[in-house]
Amino acid sequence: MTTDCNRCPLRKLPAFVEFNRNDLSFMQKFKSGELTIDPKTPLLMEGSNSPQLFTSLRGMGLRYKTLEDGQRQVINFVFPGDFIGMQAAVMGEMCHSVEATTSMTLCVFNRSEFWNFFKENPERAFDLTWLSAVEEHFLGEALTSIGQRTAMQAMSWAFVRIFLRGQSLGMVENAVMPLPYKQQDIADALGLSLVHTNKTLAKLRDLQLASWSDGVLQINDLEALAEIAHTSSDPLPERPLI
Amino acid sequence: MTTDCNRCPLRKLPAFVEFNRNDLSFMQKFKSGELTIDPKTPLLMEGSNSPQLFTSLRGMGLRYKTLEDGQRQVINFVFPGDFIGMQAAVMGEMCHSVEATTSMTLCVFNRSEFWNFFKENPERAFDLTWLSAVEEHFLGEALTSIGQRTAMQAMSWAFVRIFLRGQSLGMVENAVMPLPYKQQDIADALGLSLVHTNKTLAKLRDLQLASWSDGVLQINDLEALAEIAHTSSDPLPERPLI
DNA sequence: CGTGTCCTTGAAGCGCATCAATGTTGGTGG
DNA sequence: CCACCAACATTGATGCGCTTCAAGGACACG
Repeated sequence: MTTDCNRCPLRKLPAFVEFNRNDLSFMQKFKSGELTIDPKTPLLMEGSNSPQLFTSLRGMGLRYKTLEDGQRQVINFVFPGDFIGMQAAVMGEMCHSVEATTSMTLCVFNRSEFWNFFKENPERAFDLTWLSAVEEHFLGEALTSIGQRTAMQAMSWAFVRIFLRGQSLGMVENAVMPLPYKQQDIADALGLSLVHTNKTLAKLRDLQLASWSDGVLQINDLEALAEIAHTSSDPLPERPLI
Repeated sequence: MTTDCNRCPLRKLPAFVEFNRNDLSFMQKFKSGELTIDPKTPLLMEGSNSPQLFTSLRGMGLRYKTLEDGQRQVINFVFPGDFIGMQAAVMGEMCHSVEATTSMTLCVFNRSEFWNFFKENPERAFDLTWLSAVEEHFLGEALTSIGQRTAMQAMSWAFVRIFLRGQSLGMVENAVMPLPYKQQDIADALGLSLVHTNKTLAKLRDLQLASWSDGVLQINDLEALAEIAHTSSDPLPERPLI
């Protein structure tokens, strides 16, 4: 049996706006099942037109684009609570791929119901637009990071973002959170080579600012990292959960 | 007097999805006036919470973010038909600035009406989400460009994008279109230095692929540019006009 | 004419990519 | 139990693409 939205473990996290009773029943109706996938399983492919939408319930993944010459740009990391597949739902096809990094459990929605959000539930439709706008915001920041910041600054920025994300999801304990990616993933996210990524990580470790190994990220000085990156270390605002 | 939406010059362009009678009257009701601004006038500032939304009717502008150390990242170029200010409308504050490059005329909407899109006109609400998703798509591509492509590839990509945009807006004649920006603007968009931007432009000119000077862009070989950048040169899909 | 803005070009140096080799860990089969 | 292999992390050496610095040219404007 699938998880009842009533008991969804994500709902009580500080990251998300509270559900009311109406939202609950509406979402429950929308939900069509649950999916569990293994690490490295592709969930959506660039150019695909999947009939399904997902919300990540557990585990982590990657969004990325690949160029014809094999280069890969990681667009974002997928955390619990992320809504996946809106591009396909709106534009008819995905313009990036999504794959699992760890084992993941996903809430599955039927795309044919997507339109009902707009027709029957303007609040939820607004939430969708909100999510889209937040993602746009994030990508603007990422663009700024890659375009204008040095490797040190970019990595500091990335760690601050990731850590704040982790905090809002209750994944942080004693300034430590799980981050089960490979160095190549971060390298592809920041537009750096694997080697330089490794050396930059070593520098951050030497400076006692942050250390990341064995899939665990430890932040020793969030403020200092934020200052290096010229970014804010304020907690993230609550976001709607779809 | 302001332009009647009935006679809006943008409507008949191939870039946009056709309006029906309902849309027209709805939009006309939503419209609260027109604004004309001079070059270099800031329209929206990062962090601001403007009560107004805009659609660009004429002229060109820039979206950009600035870092505390003075670096600037150009997020996108503003062309006629672009909807401006959705982030503030949805999230409560802009996360990038917008300013005019040429003189611009803008259609002004009242933000307090924004919610009516969702409440009264689900089709238009969907269009808003569509626009947001397209912008997200674009930023993903831009990220890939800056992160993975060389200067030559990135600039080829940018010219292809800009040219296709110009074509859909009827700005291209004999493979030539107006592009009234400065080299510094493109440099900040692609994360390159002014000097290297200049040299890359010279190279594209020498190779007879594209030349851009005096605010005019001439594309000599669109296919070759697209190939260099590993990108598509297909015409853009129609988009909704808000 | 002087001044400001933008474009252009050469020279020098650095940040990062690339190449190459080695270390570490976990899994697999003999 | 050890030999072997694959995947990932680490580290040094070399070189290129880009940034930075610097100077001059072209043009518009008061």
